[in-house]
Amino acid sequence: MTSQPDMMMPADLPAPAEAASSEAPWLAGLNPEQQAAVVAPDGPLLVLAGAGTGKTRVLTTRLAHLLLSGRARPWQVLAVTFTNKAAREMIGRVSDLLGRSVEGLWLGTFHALGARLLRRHAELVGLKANFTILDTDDQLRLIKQVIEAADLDPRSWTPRALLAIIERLKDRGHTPGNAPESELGDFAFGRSRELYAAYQERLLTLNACDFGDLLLHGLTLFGAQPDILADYQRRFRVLLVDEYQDTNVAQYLWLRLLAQAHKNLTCVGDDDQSIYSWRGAEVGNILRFEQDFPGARVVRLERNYRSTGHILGAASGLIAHNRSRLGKTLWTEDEQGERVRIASLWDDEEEARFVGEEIEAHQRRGGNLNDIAVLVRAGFQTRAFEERFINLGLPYRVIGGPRFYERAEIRDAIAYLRVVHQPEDDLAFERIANVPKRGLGDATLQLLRRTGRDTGQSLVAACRTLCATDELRPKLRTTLIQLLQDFERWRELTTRVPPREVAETVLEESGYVRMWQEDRAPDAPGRLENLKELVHALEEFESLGGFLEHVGLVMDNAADPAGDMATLMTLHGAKGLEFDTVFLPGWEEGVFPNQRALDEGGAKALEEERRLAYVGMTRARRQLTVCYAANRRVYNQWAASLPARFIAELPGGHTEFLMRQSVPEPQISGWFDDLKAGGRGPGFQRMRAAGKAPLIEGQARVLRSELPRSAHRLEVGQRIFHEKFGYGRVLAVEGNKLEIAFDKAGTKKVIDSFVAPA
DNA sequence: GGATTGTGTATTTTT
DNA sequence: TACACAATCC
Repeated sequence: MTSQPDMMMPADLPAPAEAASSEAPWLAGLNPEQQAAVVAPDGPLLVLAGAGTGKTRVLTTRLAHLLLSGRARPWQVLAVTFTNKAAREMIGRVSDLLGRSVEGLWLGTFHALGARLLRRHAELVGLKANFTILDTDDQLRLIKQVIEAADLDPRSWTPRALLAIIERLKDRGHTPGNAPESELGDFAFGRSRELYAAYQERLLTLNACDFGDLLLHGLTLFGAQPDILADYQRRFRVLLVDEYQDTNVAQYLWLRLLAQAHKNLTCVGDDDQSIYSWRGAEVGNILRFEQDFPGARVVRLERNYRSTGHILGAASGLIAHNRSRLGKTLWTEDEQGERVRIASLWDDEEEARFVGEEIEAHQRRGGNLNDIAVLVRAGFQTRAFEERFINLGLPYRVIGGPRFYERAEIRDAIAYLRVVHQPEDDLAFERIANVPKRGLGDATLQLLRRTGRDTGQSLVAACRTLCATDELRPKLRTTLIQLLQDFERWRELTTRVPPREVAETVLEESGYVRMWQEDRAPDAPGRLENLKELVHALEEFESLGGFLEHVGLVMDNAADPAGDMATLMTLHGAKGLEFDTVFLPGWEEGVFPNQRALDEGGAKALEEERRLAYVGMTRARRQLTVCYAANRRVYNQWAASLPARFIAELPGGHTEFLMRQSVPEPQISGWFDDLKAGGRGPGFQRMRAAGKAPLIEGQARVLRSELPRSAHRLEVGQRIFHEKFGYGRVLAVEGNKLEIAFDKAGTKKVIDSFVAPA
């Protein structure tokens, strides 16, 4: 590996007019620390920015500043964001600051940038420039093939487990060749390395990459081609990284290589908001920055512009329980505001009812639903809220629900396009070979696979080989030849017409659209709608390749639905966002902190859960409500639950308890005694001193197990209306559950109280 | 090739 | 418990 001499920046740049805001109006309104970060001279810079301290603003302003002051040209900049959304916003903000659109920047997520780089040099790692980016589903299918090919039973050695091992290795920058023994695990009697290698080989044959490869191949490339690395090192005079606390080892190595020449790297992050260790993120990267980049400047942003004093105080008090942190003292000049409310509820239904009521009250006061968020630990928790909100007719949006690109019909359509674009994509080919049915059954596919493996060809090529022989039955042969010709024709089409038209033609001529048109299933019309939406989405793209790249990388949902709606999402999804009013339900041991996380990660995981709680709390500007339920259904069994230990850690001076009188809470009495070393936690002591500790006696009651029956009697065949899914027809009635074929939303099972006769 | 039955697992978070 | 998947039978 080449090592560049340690040197300072050449002095050929004009000394920028630092800090004089009359000459640099974009500095106006920034506090001294923010300004210091924006105008800091070349060299490694770490901006430790607490929640709500204007981190993104500083980063974008620094970028604009560097461009405006002539210290860098757009194409010399590499800027990394955590999500694609953040990338779009950053481009927008920089353009605003510059007063014109910026072009030529390398700006995006690690993966998007990795892909961009890899496309340029694909041949050097054994790929072609049009390689496919696989999603988890494809990966699992491929890994399953690998496991089976190794004569292992995928039931005892699950693809999911092997995928986890491989992803872990890739996150740490390990290829099959250099993965340390200690990190391989004992999968399949120590055959991880061999299986990993086989998987990588299969990927190359398929001309495909998984997410981890986008960076790993880059690292391999840089290692093997010092001249190419040197080119990029010279080119990228400025590197900017957002959310540095969530980078993994591979990303860190990638960055460090690229920053080697100019050592002009700005990283922004907050160790207290590191919440992605399960994806390989290493808090260590940010904690070690000053050792990794000697002479680094460190700027701390500690003035919070977002939250009230009580919210900030409560959040700071909580995070102070973590041991491994750099430590920051956030402060605000904002008013103290309302105390953080802690509400105890009977069960998850009452929790949802409570939040619903609070939101309605907010609405009655003239408040905006867009200012409200309900942030949950895990996706399944949204259900209770959705049901309640539908019942109340309360508009809401769920961020991060099932994704458009994961629907079966969309994946099928995309598989067609993938084969058109990249004939070696066997996974895509297998997906659609017999969809719609064209008599290519299991047996034929087996034959194709065997032929492909024996001759080292892709499935499409194997088809061609087989068609040239007379091994096949005439009918089958005709079918295959027809299919091959179709793909040839469609491929040729891509050179002449825009991608949208290609997609339309492919979907028509392949019979895929007809298949759904003829399908009598009630959700078929909805699927056809989705296909139309897909075709529509293609209009934005100039090439099929561009579209497929987008599909592979941009896993986020279609644009958030517009209008005034409350937001429902996971805590992870809420990173970087803020809302006036925030509800944090489900603060119960096992749910949050999540039991599985604790089982797997122990004390470290507990700290991460606490950081997650901190992230959630600091999303709130004016009002924050934490809730916990005394009872929760686990696998449909009622179980008493304990309030999260985090509740005991909130400083009593910033909180208040809302106890609902209507609800006896037997399990509550003495609950903190079971926690936190017998109730000796400081938070508990303070609460008790303040008379806030909940001490309610009561007796267990028989729990409700059924929803109230609907007032309407509904019968099979009846037309109904559902507040979320619209009009539909009843297919079946089972107790209080209905199966309904919705005109738009497909077939769903819903509770009868949510529907009304149309 | 499709329907039916049985079995095992699931609820963490996402680029 | 409920769903997804695989094996089995028609």
